[in-house]
Amino acid sequence: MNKKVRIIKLEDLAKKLKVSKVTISKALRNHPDISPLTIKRVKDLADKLGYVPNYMAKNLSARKSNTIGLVIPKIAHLFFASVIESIYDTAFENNYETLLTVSQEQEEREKKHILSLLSMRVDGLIVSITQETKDTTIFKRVLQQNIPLVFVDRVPDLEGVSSVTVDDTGGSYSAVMYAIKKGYRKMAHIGGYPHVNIGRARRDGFLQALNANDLPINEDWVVGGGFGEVDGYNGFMKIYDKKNLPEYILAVTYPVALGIYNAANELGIRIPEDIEITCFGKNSFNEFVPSMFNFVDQPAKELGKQATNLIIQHINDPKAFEPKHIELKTQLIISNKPKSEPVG
Amino acid sequence: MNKKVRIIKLEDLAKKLKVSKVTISKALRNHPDISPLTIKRVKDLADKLGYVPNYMAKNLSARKSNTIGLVIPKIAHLFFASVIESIYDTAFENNYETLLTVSQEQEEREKKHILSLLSMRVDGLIVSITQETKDTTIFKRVLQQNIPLVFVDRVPDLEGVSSVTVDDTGGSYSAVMYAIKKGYRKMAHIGGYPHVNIGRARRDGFLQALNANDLPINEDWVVGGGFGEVDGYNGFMKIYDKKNLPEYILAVTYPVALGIYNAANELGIRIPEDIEITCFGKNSFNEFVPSMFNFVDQPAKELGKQATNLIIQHINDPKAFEPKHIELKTQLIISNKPKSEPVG
DNA sequence: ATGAAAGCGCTAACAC
DNA sequence: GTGTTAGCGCTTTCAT
Repeated sequence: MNKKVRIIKLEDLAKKLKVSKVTISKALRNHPDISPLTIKRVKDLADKLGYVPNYMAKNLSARKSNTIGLVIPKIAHLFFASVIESIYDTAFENNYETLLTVSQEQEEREKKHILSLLSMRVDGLIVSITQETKDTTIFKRVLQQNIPLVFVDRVPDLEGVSSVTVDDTGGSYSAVMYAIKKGYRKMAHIGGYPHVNIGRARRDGFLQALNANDLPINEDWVVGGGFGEVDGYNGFMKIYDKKNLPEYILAVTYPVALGIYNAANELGIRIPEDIEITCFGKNSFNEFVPSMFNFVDQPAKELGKQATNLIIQHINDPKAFEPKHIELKTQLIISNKPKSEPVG
Repeated sequence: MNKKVRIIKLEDLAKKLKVSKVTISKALRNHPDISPLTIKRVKDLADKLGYVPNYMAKNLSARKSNTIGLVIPKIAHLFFASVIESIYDTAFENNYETLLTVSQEQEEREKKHILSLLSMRVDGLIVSITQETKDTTIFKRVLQQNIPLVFVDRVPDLEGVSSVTVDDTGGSYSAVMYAIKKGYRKMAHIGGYPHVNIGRARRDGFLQALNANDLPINEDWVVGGGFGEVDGYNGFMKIYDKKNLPEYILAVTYPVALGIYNAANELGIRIPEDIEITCFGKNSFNEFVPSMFNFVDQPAKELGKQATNLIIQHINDPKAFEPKHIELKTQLIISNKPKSEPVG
């Protein structure tokens, strides 16, 4: 039917031009060994035949892939989507390919992806751990293999690795201080496990702010859990069951805040009139778009950029490896809140 | 300092066990040639030493990568993020790796990424074109190389390729019909170029609905453009300059709607009181969360899933290749709108 | 049941 | 300036 289309390789070009593979290979890379005329002839032919080099072969030979591996818990999530986009852009600018994998908040899947990326011989690994991740042996193994490793935003309990995070404790602290100044007294915190840095740190900031104001800590109002919508929903229901509602909730992530909103909505509790919510994350787009929550804004783009720069630094300079911690500031964003009209 | 850590390969295992590489290779793949005892011994050692196969070598040898390449215009964008997540999940379930690239709405970058993916020898390619893409030669080249190709959501003008899209025309039509029934008469459409299917089709549906109701078409109110926030902003400003405002705007995407919102906000025009906006896309999370816009909801997860299934089908069955077009229905979602309180 | 040899497509080292 | 040789790590015949 249609003419048999083989994929062109170096050898094909070599035969047509009656030179050796090596000449072709060098010519395509503008190697100074080769005369400009030959280079031009080779490139023209390559173009004409639609030659595309085989990365598998190239990388196998080079024993390096020029590639950064990424393991992220979620994509459909504005914060992570922005981090990822920024990593892609920064990597692209530096001529690195990015291999993204998505763990869907599952430790098992995270492990699998890391092994995959290792077997693809990525030059470095950027990871944001799942909400479940407790076991760090897989990361130790990465380090043992001398693959540079940088954690972004979510970091496990592990010595000797680099990380780029935000000032979670400070962010929580400022948000709660602001709320207290506004007159709130009955403060709650929902979401986060102690084995993931952001859960621990955000709760710490929350508690510190209460302490600094001599406010009592109501254990019923400090609810741990995951980082997803369902965790916010369940967390709020748990508080609701105690028949004693707070006036203010600090949610550990945006999805958690949404879950809280949904639960409140079902119960006929108005947000923000009855309970004000602040969460970590990114407002959908800008502060003029009405949002029900205030935000501890995380500089997602900057996180991605710094993480990428750091990993590239480590890749280029494996001898001088020295774990580095970069901590970025957050910013409290007071939203232009809509009046809520609960759906009934 | 720390002990020199070489990456373990087949040969290392072979030496330790005093068998050949081949035995190891087969054992790791549970090849029936190998005795259960040997298999167990090999696997135990591999585990102990942390052996990770080299995909480069494996794939080079297999002349296939078990990988699906993805070229998407944007990530930090709920619709695309959802499509991507769904593609990842579906591919994962089918034991395919996904290689994501992001064109950032730039035709040049799209071309580069496609070449990259070709050189990585992906088994198939899923593409959603940029707003700029006019030249289709690169796609023809992909087809010539017999690499299965499926477009998702955004499709170029090109014969003989598979696609998974939504019923854009119908979606526009229903949205506008609904608005007309509600009493709106002065209708505008912002965004979209005619060379990308979704721009063309959405505008067509808009125009058809006006025609069906014998409403005049005001050329000033049909503004073309890209799919980004800036395009919505500029589009609205263009309309504003004519000193004749519509009552209703159909925005070609969610970012365009946001741009319109921002422009209106700057001008002191209230959304949705003065102008109602409907856009294509995904509401941030669910219909109970207040949103300023109504949505022609695109089934992002389903799009991703179908596209992935289709490409896998094509990969498994290259002989029987026959372009296939899948069109999914949209759904008009009326949001629980907040009262606007322009910031100013 | 196990292994030796050849080859996947490319590049680096070293001739000529 | 160009070519020869060897090898990257794995898999696939084909012997044994």
